[in-house]
This record gives sequence, C-alpha cells and structure tokens, in this order.
Amino acid sequence: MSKGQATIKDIAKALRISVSTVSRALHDHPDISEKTKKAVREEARRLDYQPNLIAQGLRQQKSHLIGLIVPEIVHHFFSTTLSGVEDFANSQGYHVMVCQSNESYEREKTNVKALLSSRVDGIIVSVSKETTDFSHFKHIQKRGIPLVFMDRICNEVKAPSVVCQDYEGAYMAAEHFISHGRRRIAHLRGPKSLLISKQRLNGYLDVLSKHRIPKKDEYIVFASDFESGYRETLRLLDLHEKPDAIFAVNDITAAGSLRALQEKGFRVPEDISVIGFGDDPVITKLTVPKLSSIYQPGYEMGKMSAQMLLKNIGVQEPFPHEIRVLKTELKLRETTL
Amino acid sequence: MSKGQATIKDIAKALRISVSTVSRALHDHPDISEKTKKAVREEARRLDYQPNLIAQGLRQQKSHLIGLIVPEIVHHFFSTTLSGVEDFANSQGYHVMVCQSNESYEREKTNVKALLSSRVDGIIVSVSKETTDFSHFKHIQKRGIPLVFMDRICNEVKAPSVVCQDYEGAYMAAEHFISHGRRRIAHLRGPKSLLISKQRLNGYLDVLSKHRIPKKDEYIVFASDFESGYRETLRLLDLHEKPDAIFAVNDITAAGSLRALQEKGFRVPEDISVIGFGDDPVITKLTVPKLSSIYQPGYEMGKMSAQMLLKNIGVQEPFPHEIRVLKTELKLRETTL
DNA sequence: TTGTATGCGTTATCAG
DNA sequence: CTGATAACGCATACAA
Repeated sequence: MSKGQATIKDIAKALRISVSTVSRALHDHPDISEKTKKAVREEARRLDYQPNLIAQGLRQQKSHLIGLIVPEIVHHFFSTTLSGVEDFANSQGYHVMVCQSNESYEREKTNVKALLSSRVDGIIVSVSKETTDFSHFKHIQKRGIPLVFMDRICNEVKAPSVVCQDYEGAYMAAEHFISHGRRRIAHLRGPKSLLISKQRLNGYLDVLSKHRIPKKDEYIVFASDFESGYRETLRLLDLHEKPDAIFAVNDITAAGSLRALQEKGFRVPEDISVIGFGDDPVITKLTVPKLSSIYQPGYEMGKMSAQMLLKNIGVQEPFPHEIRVLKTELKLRETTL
Repeated sequence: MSKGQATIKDIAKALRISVSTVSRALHDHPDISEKTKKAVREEARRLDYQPNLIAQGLRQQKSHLIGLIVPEIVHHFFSTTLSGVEDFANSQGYHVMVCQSNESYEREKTNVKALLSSRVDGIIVSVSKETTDFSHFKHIQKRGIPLVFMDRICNEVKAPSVVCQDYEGAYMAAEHFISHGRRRIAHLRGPKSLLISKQRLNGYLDVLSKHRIPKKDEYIVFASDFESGYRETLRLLDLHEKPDAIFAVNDITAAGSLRALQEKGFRVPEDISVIGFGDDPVITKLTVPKLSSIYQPGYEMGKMSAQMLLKNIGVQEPFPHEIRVLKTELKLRETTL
C-alpha cells in the first residue's frame, strides 16, 4: 500500500494485465480499448500513481529537466527571470534546476558539470562577472545539449540569446537628460567583462556624440553596487565641473549615488538628475526622491529564454545564433525633471 | 566521440573490459587492481565521462535531488534561504529543484505533485499564506519522503522544522521601545494563517502585558506589504491617541509605514519609533531614516533545513518532530532611539 | 486489442 | 581480480 510510490507494475498486477498495456493506456494510446483505459486510470488514481520521471528520463533519453545558472538569485532581476523560466518550463512539463554561480567562474564550471551530470535537456545561463574563458559553455553544446544565454550573454559562443534593449535603454536615459538641458552627464558603469555594461555605456556615449558633447573620462567611472555608487559619486562631486546628471548601470548603484548627493546637499533632480537601470520595485519605491529607471522585462526574458531553449531540445546542431531583444522602458519618477 | 554523453559502456569497450569492472573501478572498489583503476580513470577523463545521475537514481532508488518550495523567491529572505539550501545540498552531492507557490495553495499542491513525480529524495517547504489544508504535506510523508518545514512551518503536520526566534525577535523589539519610554506601541501584523505572524504578535503582546500596558485593538492592524503598511499607518495617525512606536511584521511593511510618517510630518524616531523584521539589506539601507530591524538568519535557516532533511533521507518513519530555532538579533539603526 | 521482449545506464549479486 | 547477468520503471518494436 504505502510501499513508496506505485509503479505501472502495481497497476498491471492489480488489473491482471501487462505493464505495456498499462503504459499505453496511461498514454491514451489509440490501440487500447476504452474499457481498459478506464480501468487503468481508475486503478492509477486509487494507488495515487505518479509516473516516475527518472525512469521515463532514462528510457526516452530526456530528463524533462532544464538547468538555470544565474549569478545571484537575491537580485530582483534574476529572481524575476527565474519566475519566467519556471512558469514556461512547467507549462511544458519541464522542471528547473537552479544554480547560482555567485559571480564565480569556478562555481559556474561546477554548476555546468553538475547539470550535465543530471542530464538536463538544456541549460540557460546568465554569465558570471568573473568569467572570461567560455570553454565550459562550448562544452555544453559539444554534448549536444541546447544552451541559451540570457541577459549576461556571451558573444564568443554561438547560441540563442535573450537580452533586453540595454543600448536603447541607456540611450533613452541619456536623451532624456539632454532634452532637459543637461550636458554634463556622468555614467556609473558596470564591469568591463559584461557585454551589458558595454551596451549601456555605448548607448550613453552615442547620445553624447550625437549632440556633439565631448566624452569626458572623469565622468565615466566604475561602480556597480551601493557602496561604490556612493563613493564614486562623492568623487564626481569633487570635480571642478560637477555633473548635472548621473546615469547608473543599475538601481542599487543609483541608490548609492543618491545617498551621496543627499549627504552633500545637492537637490535631485534640480541640481543633478539621476536614472538607474532595472526598475527594481523596492529600490525605486524607497529612494528619496523616487528613482527614475529603465524597466527591464525580467519575467518575459526568462520566459522567452525557456521558450527558445525548449524549441531547440531534440534538434540537431548547429544551434541557431538568434538574438532576441526585449523592450526596455524609461520609467520617470522623481529623480528626473 | 561527441555522440552525446559517454557511458561506462564506452569506457569498457575502449578498454576491452566489462562494464562492471569499469563501474567498480570508478567507485574505487578494493577488488580492482590499481592498474585497471588507473586505465579506467584515464579513459574516463579522455571521454569526459560524467556519471548519468538519472540512471544512478533509477538503480539506487535515489535521485540525489531535493525539492524546495517557497512562496516567492523575489523576497530577499527566501532567496537567502535558497542559497543555504543549495550550498549544503551541493556539498553533499545533492541538487535542488526550486518551486515557487506564489502564495497559492493550488500551485503548492501542483509543486508537491511535480516534485514527487521527479522522485526527489526530500522536500523543504515554506508554506504559502493561502494554505489551510495540509493533506498534501501529509501525503509526502505517507510516501516515505522526508519533509522539512522552514520558517513558514505547519503544526498540523509532524515534521522536522526550522524557524528563527520570531517570538523573541518581536519581544526584543517591543522591549526596546518600552525601555526607551514608549508606551503606545502599534503592531502591523501579518496574516492570521501564518504561525510566524502569531509568534511575532505574541512576543509583542507579552511585552505589553509584562509591563501592564493594556492591549489596544486599534493598535493591532493587518498589514504585510508596502501599500498596506502605508495605508494602515495613516489610519493609526488618525487615532485620538496616536502611537509612539510601530513594530512591523516585515521590513517592506515598515518601509510603507515610514513613508506615511514622513508624509504626515512626524519625526522618526523622536515622535514615533519604528522597527521592522527581516533585516533586508536593501530596505534597511534605503529608508530614510535607516530602518532598525530584527535580523533573520536566512542562509543558516536554509542550510539547517537541508541538513535536517538529508539526515532523514533513507531513515524509516516516523520522522522526528524536532524544531530547530535559530537566533534573531535586533539591529538598531536610525528609526529607533 | 493486448502481451512479450528489449534496452536506456548503472550497480549489485553471483560466478569464476 | 574480473565478468556475466539481473534489476530499477518505463516505453516501444514486434508478435500474436
């Protein structure tokens, strides 16, 4: 009775029929009589039969598992992508194994190995900051396992990728500053290793050059967390020509920046405007004044990634190198005019 | 070569030995000669052999997977518990399947079914707000699968549980108010369905009665997100006897409360002190003034849960009904005297 | 319409 | 020290 989980064998035994008949009945195979099907279904319910996905996986060489590797799930953005991945995967009968690289290259490699060993049917990756060698990703593909990059993508490996309009988002932010009379726009930029940082930087730079504003190196500083955002903003405020606008690579950095501005007595947005990136609902709600930001469709990006991944499961290499770009939006709140 | 993943069969074939020898060599079985072992290991490396966990799972009736069901991973607390679970599980050769119930009872049931079908070796659950019927949890145990409750526990089902000092945390908060001369302490409480809400409420109530302060029903209102925290605080401020301190069931609610206080021109902490619960690093950093809060050891709770779960894998029922309580701490910042 | 046999990759038992 | 074989639970080609 409660001897672990019931199997098709148990159903077969109870009904005195063969396991193959049970298997087929459960799958609604046309060959099986309605009568048998009904009996099987009832017995299955009686025994609370749940198909053993492990056995199914072994048999059909499909685990119905997909792997997701993200840097850190604590970040709002990544947790929303997980929701998107999970929802779509579940809707297609897949489950998700989540791994965090903690921004560590070594850990990312371990994660890949673990997922491969678990025979996941596909892997979605958002690359860690530390990663500069990409052979572990190529390795996935060599095994014939579909791979999709999400947000933190990787140009060195040809794989379907899902990003948002990083460039356009940054462009919008900078344009907004310009159209409100700002000329001395600083950028708190992300690490060199990340493409998204470069894209955001480029969007910013292109707006400057479009408006014939010379790029000023002191205005472009590395900062991607609260503390560095705070610290680097203090330094910006020490410049002879202080900026009149700050575009930050993400919201928490923008929050650090706001803290510095507030402490130094600058009025936001009157003296200095600020725009973040990510539109984190907690951060944008809590800063004073409320942070304007570029909305990133995390849930949709996750969903789309899962969709592209599942589309490629079972197909032959080479995998397409399609890049899907999802829309970002400028959300104006109180740190902008 | 790149024909999917290598198996022990491939190694056996290459070395012209039997699969059983390979299997044993890989497991460092004492019967196998050092010479053979070395050859096998080398060939395994050459072929980049990774054991097929699915096959292993089927064979040994152990999937080396554990399931984690949390309400919503976007909350900082739950994402830190995931890290704890993941780290400990990985260290023991287990992987984690994460499911979000989205605070929905139906979805929680679906999650349980899915995990059972995946033949996870154990399940960690943080119960959804909506859940009042617990048969799906009992069901897990009936199947002989160990179950551990974490944070959002469930007294109706006897299972090992990991919580933090909800009562004591609330007690500390209220005591702190009292010891700084506050007498009109309000509580923004969580939903009735959650034990942690009750515990936090009780800690608060016991401090009142200890100090012979009569409980005042208008001071105890339901609120567990930013908007309700904001709204209910406005109502508290309309009372004839306004509170001089507010203890909130979580940090985001406290943040909503602070927003209301600020809008109405109350000084925090001089006029009204505020303490939250959870010690969310983003929220406590961003509110103005910075929010005092009760620190909850999320990572350790996750780790402990995984530890208790793995301890029970393979053991016979009945599972112990041990409850582990982890320490909370009062973190004083700027919303308290 | 149903049953038998086989194999997915691995490990354990039993022989040798 | 090593090999052949069965079994885990399921799905399918082939028989009947």
